Amino acid sequence: MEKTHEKYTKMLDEKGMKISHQRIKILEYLANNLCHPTADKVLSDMKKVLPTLSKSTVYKTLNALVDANLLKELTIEDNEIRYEYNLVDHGHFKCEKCGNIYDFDLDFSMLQSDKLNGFKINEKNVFFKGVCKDCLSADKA
Amino acid sequence: MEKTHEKYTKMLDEKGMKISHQRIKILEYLANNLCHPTADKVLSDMKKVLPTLSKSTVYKTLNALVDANLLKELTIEDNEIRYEYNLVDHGHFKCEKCGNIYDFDLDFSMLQSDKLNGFKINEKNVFFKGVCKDCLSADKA
DNA sequence: TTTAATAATCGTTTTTATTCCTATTTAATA
DNA sequence: TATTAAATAGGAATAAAAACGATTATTAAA
Repeated sequence: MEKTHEKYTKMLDEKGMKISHQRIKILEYLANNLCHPTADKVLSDMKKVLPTLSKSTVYKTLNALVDANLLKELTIEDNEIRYEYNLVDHGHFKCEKCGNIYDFDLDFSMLQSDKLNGFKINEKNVFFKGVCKDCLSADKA
Repeated sequence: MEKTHEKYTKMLDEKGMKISHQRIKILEYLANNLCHPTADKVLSDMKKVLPTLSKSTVYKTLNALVDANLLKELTIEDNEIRYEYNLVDHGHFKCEKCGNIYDFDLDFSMLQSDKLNGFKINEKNVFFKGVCKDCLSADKA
């Protein structure tokens, strides 16, 4: 196993997951592509590197990595699940024109409500929709 | 047109939408069922009242009502779009055990980030996942 | 009120994302 | 290295949503 893979091998190992070439490569892909790809994009991009990679492996692996807390699932829009490498908490903005998703910082500790007293909160999600700066200035021109 | 329908007729009319029996009934249903139903639940519940109602009409109508800003779409979880009558902004909590969705109050004006300066924000969404009070206490018992 | 134009509805078909199935391959371990 | 347990590949099955086209209902004008 090459040097650059040690990190991902270790991450998988620490979660008690079996090490496989596919899992390492998919995790590496997500770490290097912070563009919130869908399963379909992961598959088509990775086919260039692993031509025999199958649809079912991509779905199973992404789900397994989410369960292991190594990836996060984004459900911003109807029927398109997107994945991202699990970094620090942040919000997401989706541009309704270009479709790009932008990350933004946010203090998640502010997000609370008395109505949820006694509830166990495992996950907080914030996403906005609108039009991004670039599309707005493109409109004016 | 009966009295109770005047309100929904007016709402549709103000948005420039054509008035139809199905649209009035679907809008009324959402106003009276603040349980965040899926399109499928809307269809099966409404078949009792409108037996000939079709799947395609439900989908088209719900989308049209969302576009007209009379309903809001919730995409909390992968492949299940839910709809709610468009009330004041609030957050959503989904219990991972019982599947119930709870509304909670939140000051949405606090949600901002310098990274979004110059962006046009049309919609803010906040949703949490976890375990609700009832399921937690059921566990202990 | 009748008519013409337009839009909505119904029922079906198609699309598309995801899951399921099973033979084969791979990784962990003794 | 042999064993066994799990992961992968490839394709079939599933299900939600969208697209299609014929029919019907709604609107606005004669």
